[in-house]
Amino acid sequence: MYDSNKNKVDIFAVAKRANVSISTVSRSFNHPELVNPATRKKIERAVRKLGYIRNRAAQTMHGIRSGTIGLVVPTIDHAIFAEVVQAFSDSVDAHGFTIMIASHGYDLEREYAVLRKFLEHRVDPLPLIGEDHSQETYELIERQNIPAVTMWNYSETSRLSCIGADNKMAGVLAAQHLVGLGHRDIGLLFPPTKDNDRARDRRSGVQKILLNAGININPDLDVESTYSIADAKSAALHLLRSPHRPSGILCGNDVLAMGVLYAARSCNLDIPQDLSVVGIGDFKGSSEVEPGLTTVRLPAREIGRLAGNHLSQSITGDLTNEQRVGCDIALIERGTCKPHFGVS
Amino acid sequence: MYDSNKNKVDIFAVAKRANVSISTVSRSFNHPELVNPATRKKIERAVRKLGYIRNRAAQTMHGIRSGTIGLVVPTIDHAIFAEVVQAFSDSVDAHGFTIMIASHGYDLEREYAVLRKFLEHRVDPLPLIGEDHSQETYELIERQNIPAVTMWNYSETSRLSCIGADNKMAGVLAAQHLVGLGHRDIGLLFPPTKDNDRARDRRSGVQKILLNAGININPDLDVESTYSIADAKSAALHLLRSPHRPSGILCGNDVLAMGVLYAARSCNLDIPQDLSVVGIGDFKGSSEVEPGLTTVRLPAREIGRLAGNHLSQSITGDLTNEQRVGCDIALIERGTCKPHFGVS
DNA sequence: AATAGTAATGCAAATGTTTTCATAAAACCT
DNA sequence: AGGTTTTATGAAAACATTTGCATTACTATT
Repeated sequence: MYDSNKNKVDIFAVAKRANVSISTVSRSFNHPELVNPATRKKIERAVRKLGYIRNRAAQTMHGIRSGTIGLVVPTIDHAIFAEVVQAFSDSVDAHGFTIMIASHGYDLEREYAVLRKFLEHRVDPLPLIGEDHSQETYELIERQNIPAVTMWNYSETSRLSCIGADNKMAGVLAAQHLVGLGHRDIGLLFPPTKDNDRARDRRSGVQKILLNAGININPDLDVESTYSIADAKSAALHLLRSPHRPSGILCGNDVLAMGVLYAARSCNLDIPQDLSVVGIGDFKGSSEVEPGLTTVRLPAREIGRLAGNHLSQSITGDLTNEQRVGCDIALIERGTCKPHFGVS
Repeated sequence: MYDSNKNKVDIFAVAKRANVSISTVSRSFNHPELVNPATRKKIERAVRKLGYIRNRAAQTMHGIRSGTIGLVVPTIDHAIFAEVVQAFSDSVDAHGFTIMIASHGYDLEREYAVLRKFLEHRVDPLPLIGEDHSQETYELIERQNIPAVTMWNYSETSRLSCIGADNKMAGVLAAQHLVGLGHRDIGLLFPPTKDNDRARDRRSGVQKILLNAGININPDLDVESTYSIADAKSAALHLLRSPHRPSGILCGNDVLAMGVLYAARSCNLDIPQDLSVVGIGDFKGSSEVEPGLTTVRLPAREIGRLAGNHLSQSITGDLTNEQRVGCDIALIERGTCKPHFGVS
């Protein structure tokens, strides 16, 4: 309507309408303090009238930050990463960044492909989930020399900066709790640990504790499930119908624990009377379910927020070298566990 | 390492190494059929050696598609949109697009701001959630003449293309079910309907049915809750402790229904014996919870997939005009409702 | 053998910005 | 009033590509 003739609304159109040069228009966007307030007003008016929108692509070409962040997560499909992603997003939004997101479905080849795609778009930093990445991925990141953080995991020897929790310790805490309550017939419900260091670490934590306590894991009571409530429920059903039903179940995360809760309910088993359950994660809903899920709290929102800040700063240059932040974790006792004094 | 001297790996570096002109390099990326296979090999090799990564920003500047899609959702934080987003993402990934995502927390002003940011990045299309958007937002989209779809809602009179379900009908189905079972003391648990046409439409659907059935809603039994399990649970608790406890509760969506289930459990009310509950959405987990949630199924994955395909095609030009797709919905009877023959 | 057509490539202009440098005008200081 | 600094602006180069046009070298066709 307004831009009737040649509806190409670029910086030239604005300059023309405001009777200034394009340099001035550009400056009025990027260094407003350098341009006369009156001129700025004129430009502002022209921008409004024409509906001009800056072209970040053209900016990016100058080696200027693209203002985008390439976030790659295993999945967006459920609770697990929802909170971190939301917190991360809020945190970087506040700094004016735009998030590109993609999921790889726990396939590290796809992760690499996604990363390349992101790099074509010249994302400023690259946040990842966890420590398990292909060799190619690590090399790509190092070669491009692009700021990267891994979220969700913490390790002193990580190859990249990391902000997260010690997953092995999470496993330890969960197992200690159950063992401390006297349970010895313990079932394990974990996700596949391939390409998933978080799950692997947690598992190794619980194994350590069980070993120390002289409890060995009955292979029949050691089952695997993907991160889906449906899957977890049917895997749990298998556990609960085992001839030697465990008195307690340790779950790789809260989604799986939820599956156990539902499975128990459908078998008319009372929790915690007939079965104790502990999860890891403390997702949304874990405290509301009845009885409230006893779990190890991983501070998802905090991790997301910290990672967001860290990256924003490492881009704007206030921060440069790598960094490892370990967030506190703790066992939250709610209603799914009770002491066990069975024969054994 | 490889690019030792002037570590600026651009198209020139590749051209030099492969002993061809930059035009040829560019062509070999974008129109491979125009370049001699042998040359292509040489270029390919140079690219590998140098670790060259194309710069999409430079491409975008030519008015070529940016290859990005700006997805703006109310929230990424829970189940509600997780499935649509994942399905949408998978669908457009397959076409080589990259998703930019942002959430606005049900604030239409923020939505507008996010949209502008996306447009600065020259996103190709703009998928939104629902029909409620500010006037400014609609004008921006129309003026920029950018393909947009709204997901999750369906209406014959929508201003933009839409792919989704008829939310009013969803409300109707939910209410009809409960009324059909003989319930007359019905509680309502809905989210705030401001800036949320989905919720508003559903509500209007149930109101219509209740009105038809001569049931009027006791204001005490008409409560509001944000989309959070915690909130929903405490709101539901309020309902269940009301002096005139309803025999059935209609929920604006499954997250809220979940809250009701948990609340009932914590009050030692049996579902469906003491209370019937129906949700809307059929999210992940709704079928696994015990008893399984009776709800109106909205095909989230299908909506996401269709919207993704629609946009991918409208970008690549195979498809141009707007379009309205209504997805089938249906009441799924599971275990949270039972007939009611109370005095009334 | 001459001509037309095609395949493969290079040159240079174009894309929409930012920024360095230069210049002009205004303000400040004796 | 003359010189100096400051403020405001513009011209043009730079950014990393794509692409239209021109050129060259082949391959068919008569």
